[in-house]
Amino acid sequence: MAPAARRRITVPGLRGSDRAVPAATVARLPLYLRALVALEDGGVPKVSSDQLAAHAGVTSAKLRKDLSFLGSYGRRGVGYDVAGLRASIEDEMGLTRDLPVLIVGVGNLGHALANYGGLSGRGFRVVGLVDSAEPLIGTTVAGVRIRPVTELEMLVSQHPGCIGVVAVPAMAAKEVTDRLVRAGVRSILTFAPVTLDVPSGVHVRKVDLAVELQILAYHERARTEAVAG
Amino acid sequence: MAPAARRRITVPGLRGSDRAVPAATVARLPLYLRALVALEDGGVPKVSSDQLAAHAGVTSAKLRKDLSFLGSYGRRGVGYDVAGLRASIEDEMGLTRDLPVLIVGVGNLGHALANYGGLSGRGFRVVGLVDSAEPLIGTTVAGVRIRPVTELEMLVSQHPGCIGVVAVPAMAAKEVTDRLVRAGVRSILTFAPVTLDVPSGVHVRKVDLAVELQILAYHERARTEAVAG
DNA sequence: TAGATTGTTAATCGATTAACAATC
DNA sequence: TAGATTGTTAATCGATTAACAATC
Repeated sequence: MAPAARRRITVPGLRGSDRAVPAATVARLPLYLRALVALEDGGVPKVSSDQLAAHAGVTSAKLRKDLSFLGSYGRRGVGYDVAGLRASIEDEMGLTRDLPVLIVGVGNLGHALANYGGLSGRGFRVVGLVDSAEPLIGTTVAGVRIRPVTELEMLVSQHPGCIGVVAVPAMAAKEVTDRLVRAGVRSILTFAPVTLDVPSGVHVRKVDLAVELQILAYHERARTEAVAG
Repeated sequence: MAPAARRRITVPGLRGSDRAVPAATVARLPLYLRALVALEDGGVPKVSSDQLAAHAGVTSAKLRKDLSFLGSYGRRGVGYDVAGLRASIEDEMGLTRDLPVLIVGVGNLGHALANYGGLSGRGFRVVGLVDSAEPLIGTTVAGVRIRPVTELEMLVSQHPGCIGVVAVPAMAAKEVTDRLVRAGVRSILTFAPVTLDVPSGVHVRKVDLAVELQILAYHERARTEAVAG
């Protein structure tokens, strides 16, 4: 009988899905990536888990556990190769080629995002800005011309796999989200303080400034009452 | 004459500290609060955990567990009193009187926050805007005059217990944070993509737009590769 | 009472942490 | 070899979920 041909334990063609990276780890990989980029820019070739963890603001045990999900990229007794680990994380995160980003709503927030230096050059490219306000149409922000919302669907089809950013007032957020989803967008970042219902398979991340402040308020209250107690 | 409307079942003088509310619950209370405000504005007097959970985008089991940490504010077979539960959460979160907010850095992001309607009227009041750019000094945003950064310490001392918002470029974030902490601020919201070291007892919440996009990129990559397989 | 819904329990799941054998 | 540091294990901790007795 034939010897078992070298069998991978993983399902062919499903690379990545075999060793599911925990959500908490995925959320920290960008922090490590940023620290690594800074070290590389500073000409540092090697780094230990202790050093890298300090840069990223986590414990070294957590860092090593996180990196272990990507594979073994360190050398015992030595540490990690800065450039190599950086490339590994970029690869794992899907940042090897620029990801198109479409920003809906060019108020102060949309403006801030379009101008954010941390986007271009870090794996993202703003490919579209749309707004519903007449006076804005045709003007440019960060080198990109603002288009009417009616062109949203066209822009999405021109940039398959793009990330949609919802930076419109709360009132308009549901409709914009529905349109993005219908047009084929499956990754959405929203700043609107409303609950968005999307089909399963669509990823939504929500950044809510009021919520962040309210969480801080909770701790501030706890402190004040402890003193007044 | 006012009858004692509210009784406390908790240990006197230890209110709050005896039943530590889990961090995950604290982060969700603002979502419930927002849903309750919307219901109240709509004239809805009662709500079940199923309904409220749907509004907030969580499961009803999770909602009931979360609320159980605040005490028993529902009635079996009936549901929750919308106004009453709203007041309880606001009380628990420390939103009964306006919390002063000091925004450092009035670029697009600081601008967006200062103009954000969800702040005033929801427990917060922007009491100061500071920036280092000469041309901005003296101009007003959302009715607040922009002051030079040199007045940061004075503003903090005028508003004890205020929340500091760091909306300056990454380069300046560390120094601004140190100054806020030295001046006595113990709650900080930062948008700068850098690791901030603060003394224990100081709460920092970090909102990082690039990190959010990178997390979405990870899922987008996973999908693309599954298809390309 | 009969139906509805909470508050709580117990099981499960996922994340963190400390420690150390493996190994450079 | 001796010292350093990773990768992994096992224990702990915290969060989620399902189910249902309590009770309105």
